[in-house]
Amino acid sequence: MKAIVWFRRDLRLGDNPAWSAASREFDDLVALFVIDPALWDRASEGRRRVLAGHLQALDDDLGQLGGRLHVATGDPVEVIPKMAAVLGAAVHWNADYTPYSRSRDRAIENVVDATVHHGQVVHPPGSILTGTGGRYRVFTPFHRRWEQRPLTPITPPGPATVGADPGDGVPDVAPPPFDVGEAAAIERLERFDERVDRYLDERDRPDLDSTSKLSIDLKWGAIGPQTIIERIGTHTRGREGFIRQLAWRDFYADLLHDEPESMTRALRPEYRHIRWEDDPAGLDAWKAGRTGYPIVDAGMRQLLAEGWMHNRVRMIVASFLTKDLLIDWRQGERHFRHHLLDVDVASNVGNWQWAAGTGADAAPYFRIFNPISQSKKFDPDGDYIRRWVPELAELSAPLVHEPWTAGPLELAAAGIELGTDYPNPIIDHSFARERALSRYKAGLGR
DNA sequence: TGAAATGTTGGGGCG
DNA sequence: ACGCCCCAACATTTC
Repeated sequence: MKAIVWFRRDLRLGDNPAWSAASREFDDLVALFVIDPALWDRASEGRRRVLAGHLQALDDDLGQLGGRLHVATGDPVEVIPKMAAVLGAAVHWNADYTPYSRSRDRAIENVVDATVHHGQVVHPPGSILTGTGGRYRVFTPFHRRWEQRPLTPITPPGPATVGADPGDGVPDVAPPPFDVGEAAAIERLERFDERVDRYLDERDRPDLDSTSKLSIDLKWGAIGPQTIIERIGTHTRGREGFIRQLAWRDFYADLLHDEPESMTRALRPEYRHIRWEDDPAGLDAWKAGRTGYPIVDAGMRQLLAEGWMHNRVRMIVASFLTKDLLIDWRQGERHFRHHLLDVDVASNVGNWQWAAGTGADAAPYFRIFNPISQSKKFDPDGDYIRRWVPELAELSAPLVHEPWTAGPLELAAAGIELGTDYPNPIIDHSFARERALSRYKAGLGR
């Protein structure tokens, strides 16, 4: 008996429910990945490199079993049923929870012998319910229930043989600038395990190397969240705090699963009438890292350069876009979705709605970050700013957080001419704050 | 997983 | 010695 294991965002062989189940139940497997041109053609260069790197690593791992990763190109809705019919094979995969994936998968489920597993989250959407069977809309009670629910034991794979036809093969693009694949992800986890007890104290510091950097591995499923829990544990506060972040990931997957419309509109109806600014110049300045607020610009430049941004800085730039510039959160969500190599659509949408105050358990609309005090608090020496905004490198803290307050002598000594070498702030924060408060209040009243 | 405005308290300078 | 004011420090309220 034959089965296709359709890999999507679960590019690993360990802690992979679909792979484990199929390899135990069937003798012959085809390990399949489908490159959907609708996604691939729109992907950034960086994302293609990361994906191809993960596919290559998976292909190598399958080689250890005497097989290959079969790469097909086309619309999965056509490719999967066709292959299943030709091979006479059942199909196993791990569920994805975005609206796009779900409608695609539904179309396929109807025409093949499909078995759907859950390998992307710790507890699948719909499994964490309130006492009365409802959905949590506040994170803390969700988390309480989430950590009480027992983990599903990880089942090891069985002895099936794996097909050796590579199909179209892994796309031939340049390798990513960091190690990818399951073994690299496990190694990253091991290294983080040595630092995790500093996590709670240092996780908000973008100038330190204090986070796990596992987000890209998680995005592609080179590692499963349950493996992370089993390795890190919750026996110290730092470990518990880190694992709590995985619960946020589940929270947002659950939320998007339950409210697919929240992809494109405010989850909370009373926030659907905010009048956003039509400000293409402001949006461009934000995207390019030329707002004149160093911490914002540092983050936005890191995003373009690395396809990654420190989480605290994500919150700061999101608050700046939605509150200071009053630009629709969907503009920011789209920009992040395109450039973040670790983008998890549910978390991205959920966190943008959180920042804009429109989402579940969101920051109240009047919680407006002051980009200067955030900068001083979380990048105290300005090292993060200096790394990403090199034109300010000669400016010492605290001036590096607010160069417009530097005197002419200090600017000259640092070799900076404001407005030429580095922009003046494109908006005054205290003005912007008042504007946001009144605009949100007006929108809520409608 | 804020920040600013406003209120309160208490120490110290000073007439 | 005393009252008054200033203001830093902290607490509370408001957005």
